[in-house]
Amino acid sequence: MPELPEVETVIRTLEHQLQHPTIKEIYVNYDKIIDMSDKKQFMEIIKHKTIHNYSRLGKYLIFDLGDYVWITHLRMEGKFFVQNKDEEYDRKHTHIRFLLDDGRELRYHDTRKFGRMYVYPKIDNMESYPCFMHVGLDLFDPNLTGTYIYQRAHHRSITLKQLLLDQKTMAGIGNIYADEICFACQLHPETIVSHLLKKDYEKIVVEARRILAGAIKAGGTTIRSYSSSLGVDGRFQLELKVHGRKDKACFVCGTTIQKTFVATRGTYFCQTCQKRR
DNA sequence: CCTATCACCTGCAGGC
DNA sequence: TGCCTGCAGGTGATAG
Repeated sequence: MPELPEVETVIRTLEHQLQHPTIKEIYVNYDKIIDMSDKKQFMEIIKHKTIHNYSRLGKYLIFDLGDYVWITHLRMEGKFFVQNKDEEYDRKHTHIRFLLDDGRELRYHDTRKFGRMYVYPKIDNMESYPCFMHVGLDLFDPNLTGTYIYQRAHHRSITLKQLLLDQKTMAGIGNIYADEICFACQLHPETIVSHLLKKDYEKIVVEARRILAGAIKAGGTTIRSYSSSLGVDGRFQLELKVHGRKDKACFVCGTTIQKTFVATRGTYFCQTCQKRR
């Protein structure tokens, strides 16, 4: 599912639905999701903890457990469901369940099993958690500016699309929004970033924030008909300008939208509106 | 240091 | 219908 807007929607929805439950028990059916050498330790630490606060960094969900933090990345298809503990569920794809003190369960569902969870003793500077080793500033972090990205990127020999997907440069953008950002900036996704000007970088930040903020407002993007998780079906797919529109007419100029692969990722663009630098 | 490629998993759509 | 291939909103490890 998730890029930044979907993760933001999930964390807000979970906070609204769960508030501040205490986890009474944890049931693990597939333990590779727990990305730690000692899975038992993860379970022991989580048990009896209360979720005090909900937040996010890039595409990571962060649950504040007081003296510990529990971090989850949904990767491609991870979903959380909140259901009464007696309610039936998909046993084939539900890998971890958290029994709560209010009689409900928080259930982690993940068809492809790519998602990952971590738990760490809480520290002040979040960026020091091992799972954030390759994660930089969140797209909405005020310290992230055009100048900041320019300094980090202008000497590199990668394409714009690759830069947008690089979580160490800007955390939160994924394949769908990367295409939308390139379109909004009127830049070809294969533009080499060293050819971009400082003002291009400024525009990239502005457009990226504008598009992702709009997507958050719409509750995220839901494409491909996966079963929806509670409250997590968005409406932003109605506003996508290029992604998924192969062979359709560009909304701006009518040119047929092209699909190619950039660094193995399906990439959509308008060859008329989007120019290489 | 850098970039490219593979590996991790499963389900589904499309072609034959 | 059944089989095979390619593709999917991600990222870490490894190879060059």
